[in-house]
Amino acid sequence: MHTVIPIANAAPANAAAAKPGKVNCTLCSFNRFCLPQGLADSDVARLDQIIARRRRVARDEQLFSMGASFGSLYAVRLGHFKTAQVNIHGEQQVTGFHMAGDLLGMDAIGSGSHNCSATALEDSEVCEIPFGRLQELVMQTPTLMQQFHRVLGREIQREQAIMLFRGSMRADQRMALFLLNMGARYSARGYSAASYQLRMSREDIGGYLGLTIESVSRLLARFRKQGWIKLDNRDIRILDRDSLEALSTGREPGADSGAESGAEACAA
Amino acid sequence: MHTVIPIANAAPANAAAAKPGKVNCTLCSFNRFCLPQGLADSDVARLDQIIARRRRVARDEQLFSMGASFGSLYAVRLGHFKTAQVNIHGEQQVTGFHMAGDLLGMDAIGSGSHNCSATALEDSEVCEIPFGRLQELVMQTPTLMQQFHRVLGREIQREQAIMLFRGSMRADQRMALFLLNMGARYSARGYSAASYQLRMSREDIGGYLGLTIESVSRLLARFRKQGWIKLDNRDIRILDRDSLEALSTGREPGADSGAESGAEACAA
DNA sequence: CGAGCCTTTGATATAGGTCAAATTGGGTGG
DNA sequence: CCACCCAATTTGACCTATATCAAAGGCTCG
Repeated sequence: MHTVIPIANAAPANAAAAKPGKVNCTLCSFNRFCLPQGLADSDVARLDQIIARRRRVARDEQLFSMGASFGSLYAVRLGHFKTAQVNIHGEQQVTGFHMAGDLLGMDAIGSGSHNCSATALEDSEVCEIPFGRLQELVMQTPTLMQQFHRVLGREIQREQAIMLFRGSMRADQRMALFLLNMGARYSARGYSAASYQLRMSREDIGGYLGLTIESVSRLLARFRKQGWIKLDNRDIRILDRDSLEALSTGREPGADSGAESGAEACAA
Repeated sequence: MHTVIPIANAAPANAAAAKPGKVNCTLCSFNRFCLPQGLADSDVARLDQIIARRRRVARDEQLFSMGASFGSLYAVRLGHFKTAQVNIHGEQQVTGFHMAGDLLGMDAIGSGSHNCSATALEDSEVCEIPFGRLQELVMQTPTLMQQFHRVLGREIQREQAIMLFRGSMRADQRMALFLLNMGARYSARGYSAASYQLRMSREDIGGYLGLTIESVSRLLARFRKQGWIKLDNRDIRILDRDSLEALSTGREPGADSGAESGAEACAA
């Protein structure tokens, strides 16, 4: 299950500089979103040593599948992934979209086999972190242990936040929050919060927000007509952040001062 | 935030033998559902030493509240808890029901403050495990580290399972699964899987299943009329486990052999 | 024994799903 | 480079599972 997936021919444009092989967290521009966050240089170097290799995953290829046995965690180095569970109807229920610096595979720590699949949304690259070796290193490195526990804890919180917003917000509010949060995540990584590309299909968005593809399409159309977003296929530009935020936090988009609690639930 | 909540007068009947004070995991009859699972006796003894104390929590009292700062994990020793987040409408969204052996507070590891509240459903008792000391011990005890990571991983899986069944099952299926899973959990602890008491209100059940209180009531009434359960206030007896299971797994309760996938999603 | 809350039951409303069909876009082979 | 094909998306009409609103019992506890 953990063999390198051969990539047919050309490497993706943005992977040009990456030769599969040893990685180097110290030099990785996303290390502050990843396991090395907050670690001393010497500890990062030790982390480097246990990381098996980089591994390319072509678009639509699975990094791991539901039920696959667990051996490693994966840090997204480049590209985008979705994680999904299939429900009793055979549809994909998307549990998250993941970008550079995000850690994948934590769902399998509890049982030793993956609870969801991870699929590349574009040609991507991950760092493979053998879990056994990570545990050994964690034993020897207090700051790494703390950081690892923090990452696991954040995953728990992320899922609680998804439950909360799926369970209690209207479809349009969920969509608004989704668009804003994707922007926020890009912003944290140095890209524009207002203008980005949706890497996933409408179906994936629906699977994430708990909506049908038709509803997703209608909502985006409505936001566009209202002048809140500009949408060109999968390129999106947020034109009226305030209205989206007003909608997602409960006060109606007409927007005077609202009474509702200003919960800033996380999404995506 | 971590002071002992004084209990007005009588201890709950089932807590009769428990003097608040030092605990002893070795003797605790629920240790195999809890952190000590799989640990050598000597390691359990060390775990005993870091556990601060037992702490009583009266019915309706909060063990911790949303936003409270994080210092300890808590193992339920006795009684029942619910954990809940409040949504943008001010309603409680229940994220779980917890019984003896379950660990509470893991949602706070990521951020240092609690993401949900934990409320006792009856007079209860927990063991307080200071997180800092636990981390120290984890560093010195490989088996404890593995077990702790397993517990965190299971929490992640538990939440994914909740997402899955909330997002893709009909109301009646969710209810059926809920009743069966509560039974399974009691069964694992040596009690009857078919006959138990619902410790939570209809409102809490609704908050957990993503339903209104009226829907909960109607569904239970329907199950009763169909002869699948016997319901006397909060005492429930499962009379027709097969029909409930058939419903929850997708084949209609009429029940010949079904075509659907037999996903055995976890709940509660 | 009374008040208030929890629960049940009925009637009605609606958000979003389902089904169906048109349109668009992107890739691909000639 | 262009025509064509297939998949993704959009749009419309209608429907249904649950929510909402309303009111009437029952427990429980003071």
